[in-house]
Amino acid sequence: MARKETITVDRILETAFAMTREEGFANVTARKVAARAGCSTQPIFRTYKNMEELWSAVYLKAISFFQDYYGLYPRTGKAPFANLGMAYIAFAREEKHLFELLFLTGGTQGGVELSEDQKKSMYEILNGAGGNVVYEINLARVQGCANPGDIFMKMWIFIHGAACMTLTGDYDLSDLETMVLLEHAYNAFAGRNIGEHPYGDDRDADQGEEHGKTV
Amino acid sequence: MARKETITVDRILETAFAMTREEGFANVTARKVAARAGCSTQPIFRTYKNMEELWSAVYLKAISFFQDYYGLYPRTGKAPFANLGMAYIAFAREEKHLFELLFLTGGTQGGVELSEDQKKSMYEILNGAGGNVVYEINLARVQGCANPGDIFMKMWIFIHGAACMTLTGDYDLSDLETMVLLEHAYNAFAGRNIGEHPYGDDRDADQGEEHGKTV
DNA sequence: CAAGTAAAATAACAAGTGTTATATCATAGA
DNA sequence: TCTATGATATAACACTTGTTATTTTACTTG
Repeated sequence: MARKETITVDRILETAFAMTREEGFANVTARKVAARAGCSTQPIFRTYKNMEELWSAVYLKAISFFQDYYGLYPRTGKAPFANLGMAYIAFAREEKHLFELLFLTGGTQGGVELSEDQKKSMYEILNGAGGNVVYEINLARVQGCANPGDIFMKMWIFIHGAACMTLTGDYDLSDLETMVLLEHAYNAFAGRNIGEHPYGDDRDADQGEEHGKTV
Repeated sequence: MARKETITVDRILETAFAMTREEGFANVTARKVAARAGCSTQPIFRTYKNMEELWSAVYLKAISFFQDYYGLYPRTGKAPFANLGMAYIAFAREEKHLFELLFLTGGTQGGVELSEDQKKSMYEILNGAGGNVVYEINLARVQGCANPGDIFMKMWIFIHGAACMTLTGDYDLSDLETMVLLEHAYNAFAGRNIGEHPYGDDRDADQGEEHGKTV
């Protein structure tokens, strides 16, 4: 009765998502998506009412992509928050554009802006990935922290900081170093010292430039 | 001999910088700057070869703006890194667009991209603000840390994380709370416990959702 | 095979961008 | 006062964006 559909919703969304991963949200324009999908812009506006709907779909796909990524990330760490941190930081390193979209700009990127109810907070996204945040807090409690929520906040600030710094190239530690760093941080926040930071009068440290002005 | 100059370089740069503060780098377009400066686009291209040069000038102005901001920020904290952190986090809260430009995207924002040698790392920017980073590291050493560089890295990750989270609205503590948080973090990393995180079997904490799936 | 119908392609519109050619204007020097 | 000169304004070019009207194409059904 009519011509057969050749360009599907999936194909368009997959294309737009792949472009987001590789080039960032801002490069997902109607013509660029069409060119990469090998069609005109028309099928896009047949399957999506407008570009905003496509962007929204890409954003939602990015969320579930992260949740899968997080769910499948190997759990090799012993300390609470270590696996959470490892996965989050690895995601920032390997999926810079998706990380930026989800956790840095919160759905606002390069002129493209999602509506308020489309955006999700990092906590919503994380908790959607299997309720791990809650689990981490409980694990911290089980392991004897008086205030696991407080530790979670501190650890989360720390983890988020390291992840953000990977984007600008200011954090570039290996997985192993990151794991050690996360364990140190947890132990420090939990009040457990592991002999790594004895305080006394040791002045043999390497960093040695002289004086500055004010604090 | 000729018509008097009415639209100066300063006026254009000031306008573009004000727009960056208020609306972000991506909104600094030739026509928008001209409209706000009350002239046509022509004076812009007389004083700057092209928009890239203007953007570069805005970026440099943002750097020195931050350095002034940092230099003038009141020093009320006692712990090392507390004042650095307070100023940095306050800057992120009060100058979101400038913070984003300088420390999040590193000169890349909304299609506008600065050349590699124009961009500066956060360490360059910070050290330009009076060599305070070096001073902080030395202060940490004086106060008896075996590895002040290591503590600096950890504190910096922590401070940067809190600042980044202010942009997405995930960090919203008061100045006082932030100060306490920074002091706790420093003491934790330095191996000094202050009785805030005793570990034992205390399970009276407030956060209480149940179980998750995996770590 | 012919007809109808929906999908896809083409082309266009309006708005925005950087940039430049042209025209206007105001002022300093003759 | 007139003129030259450089600073502005105007207008246009070429390009990109989202979106839509129109045309072409291919396939299903009678």
